[in-house]
Amino acid sequence: MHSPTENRDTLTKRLTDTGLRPTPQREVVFKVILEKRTHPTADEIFAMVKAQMPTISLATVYNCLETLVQNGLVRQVNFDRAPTRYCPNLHEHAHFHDEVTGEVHDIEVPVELLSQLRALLPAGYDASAIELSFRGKASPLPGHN
Amino acid sequence: MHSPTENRDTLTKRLTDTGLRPTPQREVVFKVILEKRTHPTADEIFAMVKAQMPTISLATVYNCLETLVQNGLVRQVNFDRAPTRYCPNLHEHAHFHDEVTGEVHDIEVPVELLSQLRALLPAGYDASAIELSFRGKASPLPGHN
DNA sequence: GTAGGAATTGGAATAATTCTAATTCTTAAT
DNA sequence: ATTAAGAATTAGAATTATTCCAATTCCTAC
Ligand SMILES: [Mn+2]
Ligand SMILES: [Mn+2]
Ligand SMILES: [Zn+2]
Ligand SMILES: [Zn+2]
Repeated sequence: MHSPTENRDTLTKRLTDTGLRPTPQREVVFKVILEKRTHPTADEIFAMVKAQMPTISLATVYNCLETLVQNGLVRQVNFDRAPTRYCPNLHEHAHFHDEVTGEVHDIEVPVELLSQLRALLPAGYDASAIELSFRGKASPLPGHN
Repeated sequence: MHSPTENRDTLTKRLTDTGLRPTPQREVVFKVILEKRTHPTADEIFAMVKAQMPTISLATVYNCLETLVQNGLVRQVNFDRAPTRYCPNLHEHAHFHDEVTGEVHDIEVPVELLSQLRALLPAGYDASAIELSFRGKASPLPGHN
């Protein structure tokens, strides 16, 4: 388990290690994404962050998100025509978008399968990113709740 | 090969077979998507359609597209934060988005592989759609142009 | 301590899409 | 043929997510 302090230090360290200035705004945005692992949208993040830092602006949230994404600390996840969501899981993984609840779940993808996907591409095609997403409903299993 | 007339009749038939009124607007929108297999956006479609039918409105293009998509005559394709594109290829397939040229290419996916993808989902997860897309660059092969 | 660049801020601007309410078309019955 | 009723089209306004802008504030290296 990480203490809150330890956690915050780790977080600060991840920013500085990446060559980013650990501004309070970046830290709180990053923290919120790491804590709520629910793939929040920019303005969900804005709302949560504002509770801790009432002076922060939405523009700054967008700026921080862009920085975090560009530096590989956070992943950006897009669904059909919906607002962009942000994910702290850096493993290559897929997403399941529950069309009933709106929830987004991470789906692990074996590297083995990823290379099979890459192999679909004709010669000369070089993919820098693969995006795999499922949409549907996740029924609770009978006997589980 | 299909003559233009034959083509137009087929197209009309596909609309009526689906239970849709074959309005001139729907026909021309559909025709444009079938001809230009380049995954055009709504306003690229609007521009092309307008040449043949100068009075059509953008709202109608959007309405037609929605109808065609809902009735399974055309597929909708979304990339990162870019405008929605439309694809007449009804086979389940993936897309390669060339980040240099902006072009979009269809990638065929064996059903076998699709079921492996489905198998990634935990029990109780039922996917009504799977989206797979690649982003990267497609270098022309040496010796080919 | 200061200068210079980096980051933040509020508000305006943009871009894609959807909504609204009025008009025009089609269709199917009379 | 006429007509009523519903369907589709239209122009323009509205919405939403995101980006841009210019001014201010903040840090950091000297
Ligand atoms: Mn939101
Ligand atoms: Mn466009
Ligand atoms: Zn995720
Ligand atoms: Zn396609």
